[in-house]
Amino acid sequence: MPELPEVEILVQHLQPLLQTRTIRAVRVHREKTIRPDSIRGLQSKLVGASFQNVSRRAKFLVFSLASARKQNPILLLGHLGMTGRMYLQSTSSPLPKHAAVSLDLGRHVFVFEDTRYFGRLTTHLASLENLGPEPMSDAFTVESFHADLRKSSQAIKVKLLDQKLVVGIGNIYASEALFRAGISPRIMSRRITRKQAQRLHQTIRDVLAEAIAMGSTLPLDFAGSKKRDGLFYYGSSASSGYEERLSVYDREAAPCVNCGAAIRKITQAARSTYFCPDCQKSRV
DNA sequence: CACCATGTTCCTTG
DNA sequence: CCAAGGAACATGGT
Repeated sequence: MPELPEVEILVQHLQPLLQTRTIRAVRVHREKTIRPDSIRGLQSKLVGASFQNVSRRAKFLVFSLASARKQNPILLLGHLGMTGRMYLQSTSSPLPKHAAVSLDLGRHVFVFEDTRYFGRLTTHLASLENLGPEPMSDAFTVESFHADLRKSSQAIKVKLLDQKLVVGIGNIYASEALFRAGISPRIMSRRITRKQAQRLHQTIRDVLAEAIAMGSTLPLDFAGSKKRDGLFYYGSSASSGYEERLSVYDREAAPCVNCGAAIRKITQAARSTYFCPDCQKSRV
């Protein structure tokens, strides 16, 4: 369920649930998930430690824990990969089929479930190095954004997925931000004009902020075994209201919400891109 | 059976 | 050292 908005919502939900809770036992069901930590190494660090804070950096969850024996807080890094979910459930409930790691908190168990096992939960923090600015931060300026875009020969859609440029954008919101900015996903990054950079800078922020705002209103059930948590941009059928939030992603051949033209789907860097051929011609 | 899927990391090439 | 492209990772849905 990743991309910045989903991770942000998850962090906001987990923070009050985990704060002050003490880890009684660590169960690693899939060793790859904690790499390069070892099972015993992770257990020795976490057992007896208490959650102090949950925050987010890019698409990573950052858990800060206090240990009885250690002075400095322990940092635990989580990433959902493509299919990761994190939630609390009753200790008496059976773990899901693809539970990767579970933390015994007493009455509840913190579960990291991950069908495809692309996610991570580790004390190894190297992944936080070399990340670009947070999109909502002051460090993400139009000037630096434009300057970085001018250094690249990649298509702008592909470049937006580069977490060194700016963090948090994934395959869905890359298409959405470009659509709102009226920029063709195929334009070479270095040919983005100052005006386009300014517009794209704004639509990136808008698209992400709106998704967070909408996710905050959803009745997510992280304590239960719902299917409804997580992917709030994939509205299947039931609770309407958020299917329409996406303008182009996964809407191939559907009419453009602006002009009615058929939305097109193309492949860039082996990933799908959706855009309106009429609204995103990319002249200034 | 074939192809597709919200992401990152590793390897190769230039 | 860096930029860019592609494969790998692993499972399930259509």
